[in-house]
Amino acid sequence: MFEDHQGMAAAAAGATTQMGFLPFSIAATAAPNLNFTNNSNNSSSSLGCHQSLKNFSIPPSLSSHHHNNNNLSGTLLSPSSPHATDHFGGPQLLSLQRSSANLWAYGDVNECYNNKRMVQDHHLGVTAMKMKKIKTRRKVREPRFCFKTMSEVDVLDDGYKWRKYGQKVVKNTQHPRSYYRCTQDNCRVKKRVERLAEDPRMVITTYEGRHVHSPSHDQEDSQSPSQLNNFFW
DNA sequence: CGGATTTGACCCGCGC
DNA sequence: GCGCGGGTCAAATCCG
Repeated sequence: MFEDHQGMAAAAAGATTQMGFLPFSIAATAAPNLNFTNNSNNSSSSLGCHQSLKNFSIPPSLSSHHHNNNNLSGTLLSPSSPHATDHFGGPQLLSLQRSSANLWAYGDVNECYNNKRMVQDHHLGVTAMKMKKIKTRRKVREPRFCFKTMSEVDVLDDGYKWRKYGQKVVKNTQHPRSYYRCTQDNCRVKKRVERLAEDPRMVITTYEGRHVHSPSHDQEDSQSPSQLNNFFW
């Protein structure tokens, strides 16, 4: 199902294999009456899909009993430079292109993780340290996708189940940033949620990674495929 | 009681 | 090399 979304998004955008993806179910992510508009003159560098993205609506599909539906609006931001949104020089329109900035030359994530754990388990023992040095660390940062919404609640219901694993006060901001991880086994998708310093009504949500499962709809089982299709312009 | 959240400590990349 | 700051861990705590 999710792979279909990627394919549909790719098709809609006319993108190439360099294409990024939407790391969550669009239908499950959209809030009712949530309109994404391009309020930036920023000439994001990538695909010809921008025209399509400039002004679209997302079908009613989220359970959003928390939300003030009338006040929901959002802007898609660049997945490759979420920090551009952090500092608010003007949000970038969503780019579906996987940026080179998303690739870290440090090796496999699992290797890094295992090495780290090994080091800790051995109390920085010699073996672990050696292994850490020996292995070429190539880490690939998962593609990111972030967007801004006006919402009273920090965590938008996107159809997936998340567990909070950290919170951090980011420098020069008065609102803490929260870190969430998908609760599904073997799914390493993460998201960060923070409020805009300049406008606390706005929530910046950054997704990182790719779900390996479908959303767990507790209340939205009645979602129809037609709603899905509506999203893709 | 088990799962979720909180929060201080720790890790690590990056800039100087 | 060092310090800063973002990201993560994990023990403690909360809560249903």
